[in-house]
Amino acid sequence: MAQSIYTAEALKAELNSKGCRMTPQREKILKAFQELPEGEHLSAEDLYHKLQAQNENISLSTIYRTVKMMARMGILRELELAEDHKHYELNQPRPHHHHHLICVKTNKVIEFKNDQVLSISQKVAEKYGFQVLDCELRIVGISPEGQRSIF
Amino acid sequence: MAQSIYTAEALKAELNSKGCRMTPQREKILKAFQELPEGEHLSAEDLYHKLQAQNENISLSTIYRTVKMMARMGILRELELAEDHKHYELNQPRPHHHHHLICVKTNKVIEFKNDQVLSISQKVAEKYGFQVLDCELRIVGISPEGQRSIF
DNA sequence: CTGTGTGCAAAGAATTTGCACCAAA
DNA sequence: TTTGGTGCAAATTCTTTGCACACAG
Repeated sequence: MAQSIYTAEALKAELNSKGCRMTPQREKILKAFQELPEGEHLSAEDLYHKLQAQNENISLSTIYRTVKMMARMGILRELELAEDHKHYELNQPRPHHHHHLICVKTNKVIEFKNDQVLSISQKVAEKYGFQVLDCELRIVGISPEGQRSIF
Repeated sequence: MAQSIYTAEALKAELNSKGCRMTPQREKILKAFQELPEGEHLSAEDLYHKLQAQNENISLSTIYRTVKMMARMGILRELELAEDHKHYELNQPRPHHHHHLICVKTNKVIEFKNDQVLSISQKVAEKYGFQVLDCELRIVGISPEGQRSIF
């Protein structure tokens, strides 16, 4: 099952099985996400700077290529929050998925968890023969602060 | 309640109450979405071409400005499907919200409905004092076809 | 009239791509 | 040695913005 591959060795094996290669860059990117506290997520740019701060010079192009690849492998989950760029985080095994409550006016984002959502997703995916990599309930609305503003 | 404003008159009233104005462009954009079959959605570009085809020349800028505004008013829902641009559709009253099952490999999108998701959303939003405009369960995974492809 | 909305063209931001060189397997 | 990966810079794509003119209230 793809979503529990977290060691560098396992990543290498997974890559090789697809005719792809392990590289220092890929290993460091994986490590960066593993070191991230639960609930945090990075944009490509964030990751780039985080690595720079650790004296790891990996180009932005490689980062974009790698995170997209890892998302397709089910290692990372790709989040679309209110901003206009994607964020990534490790795709946790089933019980840790979390969801988002987003304000259209203030762009405020609240995270929450919910087990029912997970089982619903599982059931729906099964019906269509899909293998679930990720599920996310996005509730879009207006926060208390937003309700006060005219526009 | 914002989400049931569908007539041009109601839109006008809603706009005026906020110091905004009704325009032919806004009316035509609303109409375009109303004519859309249930379950279909348009990108800004799609909408632009659809209007062109009806000999309605509305600029892309106006379209972008208008759909974003209508989404913030709760008239349209903004969808982030697998592609890298947003799609819009009329925001149906509660029981019609639908959700998406998306394949990361083939970009195939399947729509489905689920009442439980709706009540979960309502409950969560209430807890944080949010007014719900829209909710969407996004299940990301690999379709049967995708499972066959190497990458 | 007053100020909001529109169209145009230009600017921006995020992401992707072509290509020469580098390095896993 | 072969083929996939990386870095760089340029190109794309989607979206936003400044400004002059048009028009709704």
